Amino acid sequence: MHEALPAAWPDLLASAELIGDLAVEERAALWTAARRGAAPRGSVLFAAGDEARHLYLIVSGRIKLLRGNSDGQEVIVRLIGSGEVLGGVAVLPRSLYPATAVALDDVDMAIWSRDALAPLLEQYPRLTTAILALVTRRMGEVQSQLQDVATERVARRVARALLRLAGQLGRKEDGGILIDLPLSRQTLAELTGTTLFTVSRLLSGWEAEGLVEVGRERVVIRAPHGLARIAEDLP
Amino acid sequence: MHEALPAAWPDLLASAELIGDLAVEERAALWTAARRGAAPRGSVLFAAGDEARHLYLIVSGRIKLLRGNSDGQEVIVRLIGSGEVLGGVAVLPRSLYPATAVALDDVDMAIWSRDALAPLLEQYPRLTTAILALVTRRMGEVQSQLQDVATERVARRVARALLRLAGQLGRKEDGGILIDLPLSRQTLAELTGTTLFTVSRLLSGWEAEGLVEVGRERVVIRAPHGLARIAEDLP
DNA sequence: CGCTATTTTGAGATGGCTCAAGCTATGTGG
DNA sequence: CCACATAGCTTGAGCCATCTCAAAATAGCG
Repeated sequence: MHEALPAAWPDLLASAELIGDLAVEERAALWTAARRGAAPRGSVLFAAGDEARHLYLIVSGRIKLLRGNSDGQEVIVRLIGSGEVLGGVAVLPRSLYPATAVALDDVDMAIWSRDALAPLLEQYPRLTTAILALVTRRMGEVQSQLQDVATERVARRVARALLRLAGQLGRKEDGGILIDLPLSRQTLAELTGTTLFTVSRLLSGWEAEGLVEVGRERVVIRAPHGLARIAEDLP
Repeated sequence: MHEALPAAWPDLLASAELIGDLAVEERAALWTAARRGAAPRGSVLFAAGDEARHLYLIVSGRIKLLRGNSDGQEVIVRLIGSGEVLGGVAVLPRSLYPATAVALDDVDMAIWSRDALAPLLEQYPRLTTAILALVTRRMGEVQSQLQDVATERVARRVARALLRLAGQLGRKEDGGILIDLPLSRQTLAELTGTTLFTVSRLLSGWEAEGLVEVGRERVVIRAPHGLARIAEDLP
């Protein structure tokens, strides 16, 4: 059942989240236990409430982690790019995924089943600590988002989201930072707790001011400083 | 420097969060490493951004965990009652508290310094797993709150908060469930991302309908089912 | 009994939502 | 290669849930 990892991956991922901090031996053990996986654009890796059986490390492609409420509205908890880990809960026995993961792109990834992981966690306790560090960092991020949605107005939330995304998934382009991901108005709205209409209006305004350049599922930040002025309490 | 724990505590806390799942030996080791602490109403246990040096287990009293933004607005991330653990980040070296902890009551607690904890974590790897489970559960809760604030209207958020608090800190009273904590309109507002005025109006309305009974820093739920009707999509 | 913190209530303003209509890329099948 | 279908986006108009600010009532505390 184990499909070997491409030989190139270990190099690519030596700097990845979670793995980067481990000792050589621990890394090697991880690579041995991993299998390779792929998911086409739009596919669901797992749904909220599913039993958490797998831990994922994204090699290429983007994923959105979201929660939907009873009447169909969705909130994106996090966007995940290459080098990031997904499904940390899976190291705990009998745990459930708290959110749904959907591929925004075609995705390549390394996958560990809980069964493959369990003996490693026994043998290398630092693995558990590394995952705890991961979950803890994310906790801070989610708290931060909660704070934003609860206390800031929409313009500021959207500006912050764009800057955050630029840092996480941004790519330098001629005269700006491209947010390298199919980012629709709807997605941005779900990320910031507003509607696609409001996002559209904001972006149009900012484009007129020369802060950003927008297109279909595409945002380029032209003046990060100007956006930061909206995002924070600056003059 | 170690102030012994009162002899009665180990019994009290055998069922506490985190400790309840451990083996007898592990618990004993924990008790030995703990010291006792107290904090008066209103005091700050730690502030957001402080280096995380201590792990707390609340024995009696309540605590609010909050984050404040630049212009003084605050969001309560979680309310914590007896038997609950606070400051799980402290098991990670060089970590910072992501939120501020303030005592709402006079508080009694068991405290572990990181230094005291470190050797235990080495010796009993299951401790780390237990803390990971803790942080993971909380992650789900915070995500849930984020989802609420981002997608639901205020009435529903407040109703849900009341029901959640009733479950977590509720005490049966004659003809209702008292939320056993000094719960001002302001606190409820910070918990749900709204203003004290809106909370006041909602509670007045619900009192008129016989759903709750309110007083100064006090809420008693008279008709949980009625509140649940507001909190969920029911007839 | 007076001081202070909490709460209530009113009146008015408004940010953001809803809904409707039209527009524009993008891709597709004839 | 064109024309049509589709998904994404923009814009306008109106509304309303919630916030803001002001003032007064209430409750606990020293």
